[in-house]
Amino acid sequence: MLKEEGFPRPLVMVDTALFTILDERLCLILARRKEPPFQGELALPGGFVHVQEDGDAEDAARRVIRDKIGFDAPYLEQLYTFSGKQRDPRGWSVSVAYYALVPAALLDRSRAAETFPVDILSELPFDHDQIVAKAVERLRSKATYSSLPAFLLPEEFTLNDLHCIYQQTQGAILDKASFRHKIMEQDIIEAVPGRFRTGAHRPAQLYRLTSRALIPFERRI
Amino acid sequence: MLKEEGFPRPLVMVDTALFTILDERLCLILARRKEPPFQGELALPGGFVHVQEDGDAEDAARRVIRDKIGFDAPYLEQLYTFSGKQRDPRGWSVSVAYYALVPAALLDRSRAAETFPVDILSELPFDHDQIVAKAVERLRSKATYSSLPAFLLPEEFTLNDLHCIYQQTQGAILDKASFRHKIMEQDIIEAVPGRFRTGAHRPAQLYRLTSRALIPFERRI
DNA sequence: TGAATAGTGTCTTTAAGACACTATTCA
DNA sequence: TGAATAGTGTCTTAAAGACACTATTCA
Repeated sequence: MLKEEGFPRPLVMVDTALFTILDERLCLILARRKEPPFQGELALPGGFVHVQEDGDAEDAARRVIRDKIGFDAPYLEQLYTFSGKQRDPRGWSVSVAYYALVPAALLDRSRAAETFPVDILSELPFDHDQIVAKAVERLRSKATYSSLPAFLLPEEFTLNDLHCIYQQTQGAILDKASFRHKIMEQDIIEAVPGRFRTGAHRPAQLYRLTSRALIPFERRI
Repeated sequence: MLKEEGFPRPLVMVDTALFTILDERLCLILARRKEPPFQGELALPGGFVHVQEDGDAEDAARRVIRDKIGFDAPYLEQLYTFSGKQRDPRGWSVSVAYYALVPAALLDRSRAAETFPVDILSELPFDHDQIVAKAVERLRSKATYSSLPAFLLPEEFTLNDLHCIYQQTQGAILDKASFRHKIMEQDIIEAVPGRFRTGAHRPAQLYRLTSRALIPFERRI
């Protein structure tokens, strides 16, 4: 037996920050904990890595997300790894944190009770406040130079929808005309021919993403 | 006993990408492995987390770096976490990877044999090629909008030194005048009064960082 | 017609990049 | 003086931001 394998091993888990937009506000989907510690309290969805079942930590995150919302998130990315003696009362632990973007349209209404605006989140157990802070920071940062926020929208959306979601994720007002110019230059979306959203006003052209992958921009939006 | 704690636990380790500049080239410091697997081969310095000794994974990385170069790196940051069944023959493992910047002036000459330009790195064991690729990408990216490359320089340096190191880390030619204008606007460095580097030409003003922390810029360098 | 949202043209300000210039030392 | 590196001024181009304008629908 190798010497190193004799070392005591930390606990290894994943935690996920699931973003969605509800009523034009950036929200996180939380889960009520079924087991101790912190049984019954709201926390980020998470769980231990299952070495038999999961090929890697991202697989574990996908499994946790499927269990929580019933389908895969259109965008998933590793956020940061939190570790140490103190963060979990069960012992020295490593949590590989992920964040994901989930279009609200895909969530059935029963989930509404489990979403909370990020700006009014109460104190979460473990170091989940820290994870949330880092996830929001990453989302806001990537929103300024990539197509990331578009993954919060359903397949077809208007330029106004996109404008709103960029403002939500960046937490800033963006000039409508400049936003449209810049988005159209990036070639991340294309008009869906003949599809419009109608209302008591001029119909709005519907668009869709040109790629399922995240596209980074040369310049800021 | 809690149900979850009965799960088999993965191996937990840290690996470090230690950047330095040698002969105006971006290099990595590698270590020859003392134990199997891959005993005797060159790899990124790394090791298992010691739950008794290390407060968290970053502590473990610092310990590994001190063992390797004899002092703490002026800049250390978590890079990404690599995990899975396949990456290590000893079993399902999690490696929290870090990257650090080390001024060549601090390394004694005996280390020179262990540094390799990043662009000619041969195939490394485990998934270390992947770690290196990600570390280089992160370094290049942060070099375009932060004071990061300055951590590769000794305490006092000329504007030309800084210009060179930004070009090395970004892998691009930057206009000298524009670079100087932009750097001076960022307030990341200050002239050291009365200190100049002399040679067979006009003496160059020596500068130092105004802060030991990384400073992100509003715009690109 | 007016309210409501969709969508465009263009001007001003600011930053980025290129490039030519001056400065100071030593041999 | 000329080679070598240090350091600056300024012009051109391109991007960012502001804002006013036109367009199309329904009530």
